Amino acid sequence: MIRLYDTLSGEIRPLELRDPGKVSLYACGPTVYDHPHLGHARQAFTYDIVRRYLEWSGLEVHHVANVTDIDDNIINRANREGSTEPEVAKVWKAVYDKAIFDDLGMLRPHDRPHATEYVQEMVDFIQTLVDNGSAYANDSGVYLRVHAVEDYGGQVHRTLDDLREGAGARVEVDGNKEDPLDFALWKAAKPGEPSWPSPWGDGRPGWHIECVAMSLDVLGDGFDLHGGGTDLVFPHHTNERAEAIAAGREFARHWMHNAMLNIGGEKMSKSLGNFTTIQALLDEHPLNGRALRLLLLQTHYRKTMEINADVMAQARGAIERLDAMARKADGAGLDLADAPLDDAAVAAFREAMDDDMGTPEAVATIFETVRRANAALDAEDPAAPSLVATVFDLAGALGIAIGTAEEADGDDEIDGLVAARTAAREAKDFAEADRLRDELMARGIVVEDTPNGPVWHRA
RNA sequence: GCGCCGGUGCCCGAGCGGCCCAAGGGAACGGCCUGCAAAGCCGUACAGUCGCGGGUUCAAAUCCCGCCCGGCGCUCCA
Repeated sequence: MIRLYDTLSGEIRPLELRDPGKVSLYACGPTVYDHPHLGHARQAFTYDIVRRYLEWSGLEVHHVANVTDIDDNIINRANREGSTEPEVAKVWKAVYDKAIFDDLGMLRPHDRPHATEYVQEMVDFIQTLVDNGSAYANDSGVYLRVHAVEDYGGQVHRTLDDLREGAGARVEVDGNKEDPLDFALWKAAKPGEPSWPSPWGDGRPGWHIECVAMSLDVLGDGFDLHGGGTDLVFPHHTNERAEAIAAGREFARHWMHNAMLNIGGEKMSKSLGNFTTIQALLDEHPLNGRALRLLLLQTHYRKTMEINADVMAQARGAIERLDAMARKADGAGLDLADAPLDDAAVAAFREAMDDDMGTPEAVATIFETVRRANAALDAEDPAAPSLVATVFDLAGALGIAIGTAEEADGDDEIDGLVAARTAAREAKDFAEADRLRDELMARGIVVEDTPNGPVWHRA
């Protein structure tokens, strides 16, 4: 049974599905107006792992992630560049997609609704709220009456009064609102901004209504799981939930939130300007994409973590250990196709993952299996194929590719040098053998001798 | 200020009442293997005050109280 920490109830509880065997997952997607950074990667990655594990467990997952293609940041960028909002969104969505899906290997969500394609549904939703008295319109827009929503601050464990105190202290109270906590469902058009028609005048949708309209439309009422970064708990998710409740709709059954990424002890964010883009990390080292995934897996998703050059190097070392096992297994010519998985390792892996996505322990299980596999390989133990196959299967369940950093086959020149070295060694001409090894090393090639002959790979 | 979450070895990081003299990864050291290496395996040293101080319990890294330090949220944010 899979158990997950639920932000609303504040406890780890079983993932109870609306439809047995099927999981409906909505993970907040990006606002596309700039380079995605490592924080975005952690967010996308968290739900990529959730999906992969649920699927590995035999469940059918419907994964939805929105694309916010209209908001203040996009408008600002379009104005600054003399471009248009659709153009800005298109360009940066492509950059996001390449980094997240192509380079980092995340699975593409099954549906990716765009905000601008859902304006009519949002208007309809707001109409429902206005009709039932949950919302009110004025010159600046349409607002939700927050005080009417039961347990409004449930996700942040605050009462309305607590929240009002914070709101009054930190931000200017908008005189158009009945209550400082009320928030915009619809923003009246300002000159020069894109707008859509509505019963309350031209304007554009507020931030939260987008996710409510799209998640309920694509996944239906009472969908299973809604996720995002912890910084979205308030106000974004709190307000999404308030809108759904006010409309009398059944919303997400389970809420999960991944922790932030720190850099130099502070949250990595656009506003602080202390972010590393995914592209910059990838450019730094060919192993960094896979190393980032492993590093993220080695820390629990609900724990704030630090990313720096030092921990990236450590993660690369771990990836190399995985690849080395794959080379050794490849050199031994094992037949993995029919090898049964190792029951003990699979059970330990499943137990760790079932308990609120315990990826650090799941990874520990994989590495223990790597050690057992290496030992079996060295001893030519018949259990070797099973252990190696288990490593590949479990790593694959978490999206960790092994031994795919480069294609070692098909380079005749390198193969020739390696063969020459082997001949020299057989002739006991070790000076020549070492010279050839140094020459290969200078080309970035590392040769490893195994009982089954040499194998080589790029450093 | 209010709310939430953390502080575990040289580094990263699990564990959250007994299986812990504390997983896994990285780095280090010794042995085996190797012509020598690399990779691998075996072993060792690192945590003996698991931020600090009290308490509960037969039993606490794990629960409770207080304190110190750090992070996040309090309507831009993944």
